[in-house]
Amino acid sequence: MEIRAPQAWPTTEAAALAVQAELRPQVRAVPLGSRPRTLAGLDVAYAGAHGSADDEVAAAVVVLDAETLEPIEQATAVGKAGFPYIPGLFAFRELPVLLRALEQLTVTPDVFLCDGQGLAHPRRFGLACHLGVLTGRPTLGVAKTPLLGEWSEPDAERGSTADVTDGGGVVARVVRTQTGVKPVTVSIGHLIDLDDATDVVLRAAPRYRLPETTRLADRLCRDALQGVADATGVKSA
DNA sequence: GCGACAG
DNA sequence: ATCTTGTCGC
Repeated sequence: MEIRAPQAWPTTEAAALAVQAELRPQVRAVPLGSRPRTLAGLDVAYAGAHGSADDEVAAAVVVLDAETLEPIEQATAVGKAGFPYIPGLFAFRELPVLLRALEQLTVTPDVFLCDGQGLAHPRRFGLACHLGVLTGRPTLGVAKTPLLGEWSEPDAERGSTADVTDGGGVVARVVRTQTGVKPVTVSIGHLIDLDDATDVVLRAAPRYRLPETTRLADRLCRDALQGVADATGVKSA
C-alpha cells in the first residue's frame, strides 16, 4: 500500500516532540463508516533490547479476514531502531520499520491494530494515532499495560469494560477480552471512535487475551528477527 | 527533586 | 521489549 512516510525521521527528543505537536491536530475521532472486512496486526521485535537507537529490530504486519480471522497476507522488514526507547516517543522507534513492512502489502486493510497506545498518551498522540495520520487509514491501539489514566476495575466477564480518564477526559477503555484475565487497554488511533475500536478488538480476540492480529504479528516479527541472526552467522540450537 | 514510564 | 524452567490449572 502507498504510504507518505517522512523523508527523514527525527533523531532527537526535541525534534520528535515537534513532530508530534505538528501532527496531533490531524487526529479524527469518528465512527467507522462500514463494517471492516480486513484487519491488520502490527508488531516489532528487538534484538538486544537495551532500548538504544542501534538495537536491531524486525517489524511484521499481518492482514486477516475480519470475519474468519484467517490470514490473507503478511510482510516483514528489518533494520535499526534509530531512536532510543523513551515512553511517549515510542512511535519513533517502531514506525520507520513498520512502514517499510506496510509498503509491501498489496491490499489496504480496513483497520490497523497497533501494539501500544493511541490517544491514551501524554500528548494524546501515541503510536496508533501517528500511524493513522501517516497512512490516512483507521487505526486503534491495544496495549498490554496502561501508560496513564485512572479507571475502575471492570467486571470479570469477557466483554466488560471501564473507561480510562486522564486530564478530565476519556482517553481509553480497559477491555476484558477473556473472562478472568487481565484487561487490555484500548484507545483510538485515527478515523475510528472508542466504541468501534472496542468492538473490533473484542471480535478479534475470541479466544485469547490479545487479538489474533497481534498474536500473529508477534510470532512473525520474532521469526524475522531470528532469520536475521541466522543470516548474520549467530549460532543457535 | 524523585520515581514511574506503551514496547 | 528481552533474559528464562518448571509448574499450577482447566
